[in-house]
Amino acid sequence: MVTIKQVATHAGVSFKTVSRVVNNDPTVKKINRDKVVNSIKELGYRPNRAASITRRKKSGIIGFIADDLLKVPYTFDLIRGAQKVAWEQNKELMVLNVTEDRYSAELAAQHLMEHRVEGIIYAAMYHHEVILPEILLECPTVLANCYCQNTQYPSIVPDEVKAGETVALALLDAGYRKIAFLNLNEQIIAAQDRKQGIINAFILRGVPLENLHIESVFHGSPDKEVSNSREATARIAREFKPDAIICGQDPIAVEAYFVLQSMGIQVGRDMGIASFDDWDTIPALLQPALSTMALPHFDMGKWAMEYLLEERQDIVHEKLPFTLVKRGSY
Amino acid sequence: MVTIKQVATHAGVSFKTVSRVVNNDPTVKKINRDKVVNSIKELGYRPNRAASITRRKKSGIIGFIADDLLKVPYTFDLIRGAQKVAWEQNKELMVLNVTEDRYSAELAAQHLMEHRVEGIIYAAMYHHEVILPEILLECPTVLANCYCQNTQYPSIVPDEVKAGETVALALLDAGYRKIAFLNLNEQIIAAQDRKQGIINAFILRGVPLENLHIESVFHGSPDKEVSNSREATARIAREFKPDAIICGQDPIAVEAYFVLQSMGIQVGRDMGIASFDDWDTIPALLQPALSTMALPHFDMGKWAMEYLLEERQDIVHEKLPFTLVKRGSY
DNA sequence: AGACAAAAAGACAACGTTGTTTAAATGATT
DNA sequence: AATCATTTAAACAACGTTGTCTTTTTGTCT
Repeated sequence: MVTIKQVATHAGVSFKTVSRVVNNDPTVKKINRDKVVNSIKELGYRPNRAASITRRKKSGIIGFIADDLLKVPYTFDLIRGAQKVAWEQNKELMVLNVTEDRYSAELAAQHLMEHRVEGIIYAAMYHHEVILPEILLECPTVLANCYCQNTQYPSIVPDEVKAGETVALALLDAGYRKIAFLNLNEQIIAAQDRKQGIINAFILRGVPLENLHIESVFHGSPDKEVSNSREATARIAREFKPDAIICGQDPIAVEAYFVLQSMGIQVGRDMGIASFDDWDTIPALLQPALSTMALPHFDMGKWAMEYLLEERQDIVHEKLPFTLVKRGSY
Repeated sequence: MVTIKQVATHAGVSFKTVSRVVNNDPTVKKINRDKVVNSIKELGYRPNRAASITRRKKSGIIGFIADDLLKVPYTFDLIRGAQKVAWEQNKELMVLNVTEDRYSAELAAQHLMEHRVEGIIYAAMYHHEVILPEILLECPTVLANCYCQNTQYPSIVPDEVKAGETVALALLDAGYRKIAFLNLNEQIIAAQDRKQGIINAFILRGVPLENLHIESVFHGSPDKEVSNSREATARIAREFKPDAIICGQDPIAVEAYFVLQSMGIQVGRDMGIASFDDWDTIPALLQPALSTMALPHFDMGKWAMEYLLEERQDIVHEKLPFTLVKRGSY
């Protein structure tokens, strides 16, 4: 690899002058700058980041630990958001993917710190509590899409309560009056909070809570094909007879569509449907397309990176709003 | 940050001895090793990778350029596969996400080369041709899930022909005799090759090609909600009357399920369905669960990384087989 | 105990940069 | 033309490691 000194020799200047050109130091005369620029091009010189970091004692790298992020598609926007901000400020992102066990997160953090990252974003696949290796306290760390018992970490999570409220208000204000909510497992914080938000909406609009039916369903994953969301949808449609259903997750909505179709109930006309997530291609796959509350992943990624780059010291626990994506299903 | 010399002072040895301990040099007496290990722990010393890389002139980092990878969920297995192999060999992965325009890929490559990566994996979201910045030729580069007119790059792609053959043979051998193939846009290499594979299967089994109906459908994306796959499915079911349908992509299968259900045709009993991709949660979402040809993303990631780490010089263009995931839909 | 080989640890330079100090070139002012 | 201030470039040290060479320590054999 060609070094700064070789460029200097080639250009007939001192190697320090080359360094100045590379770093856009204005105190280089045009004639010398041109010589250097030419030599750089001719020799194909590329600065050595490792050497630069060594000397500067600043890496310009932000670490991103992705806690098994990869399984759920849209979560990836977390990385996209963080990368955008980093890029704009000439910082680099070092993404490490770890599985859920704690050991691996610690190893990842170690790696990152050996690279002298200037901060770490720890992002989770879904909004939940995490247990973090203590090593992370040694470096500015932000939690994204998760929270920790140890409240010393600033965190950014989706505003689940408000999301529940928003979607329920939207339905109520669209004239729906009897709503069923096929919630996720209520051990999940998202499920608890969204439920609360939906209840809030009913209270806000003065609609009696008898008009709201909430039920947790369990739902098929790629591994186990069991799910009771179809059964629940059918039973609720038959017995509770809602005029709208809110699904805790877009995949649940897919199953609801199947069940309702089989019962001769047409989504959008006979039954409003709304959901949470804006999961990849799913909403557009359905007819009518699914109205859903889009998770603010991109914004959370941005927020986390901005927090780090501003070198904030305050420990805050922020929430970001979902976006209601209105399509044809209600 | 604490340095190797501070550890040395603390432990009462020369800094070179600390370096030896850190690098597991066996020529350090146990008593000194213990002293050093203790001091490292006590002071919280962490080796400085940048300095190490500077001196060693070896980064141990492999670059991964993800060509807009993030939009399709399961593609992420490419990174997972690559990371697994890298991890096992004590290498690190530096992942950069780029959008499709060429400029950005060049910038990404530049960044990586400033970090003196030992190789680059350029991976695409879906199997297609890419145009690469020339700078990539300066560094060992492997293409994954894509290919390039410039055949100087080794590449690893899915074996589309064989996948078509496999799924068609599976259906034929399961007794299906009249098959429709809802193909993707035939400008896509995957569509062309899979079609060929399916035809091969019919020839292999001596089933007349009149029993095979192939048609390209266009298909809804999250942006535009148009799709003709529903119309095509209905028409074909009515007119061609196949006993099985192969879908070019799992999302198409979802739409086929809807249409067939509305026609009173039960998947798995009245009509076999198979598909390509094994797209995230989709297959398990359907009832019966969708049998599909899983793309070898993980294996491609592994292959690409292994190719780089073996420092192979031969330029090969390999194909990896899909995996038939048999569920209940045929 | 003395000689010698082997093991262990130290001294010092080097990696490719950037920060700091010093020197040279340039230009303005008298 | 001499003086001085300012701009520009060079010299040199430093960053935190590892490679190489040298010295010291240890252990074995006579």
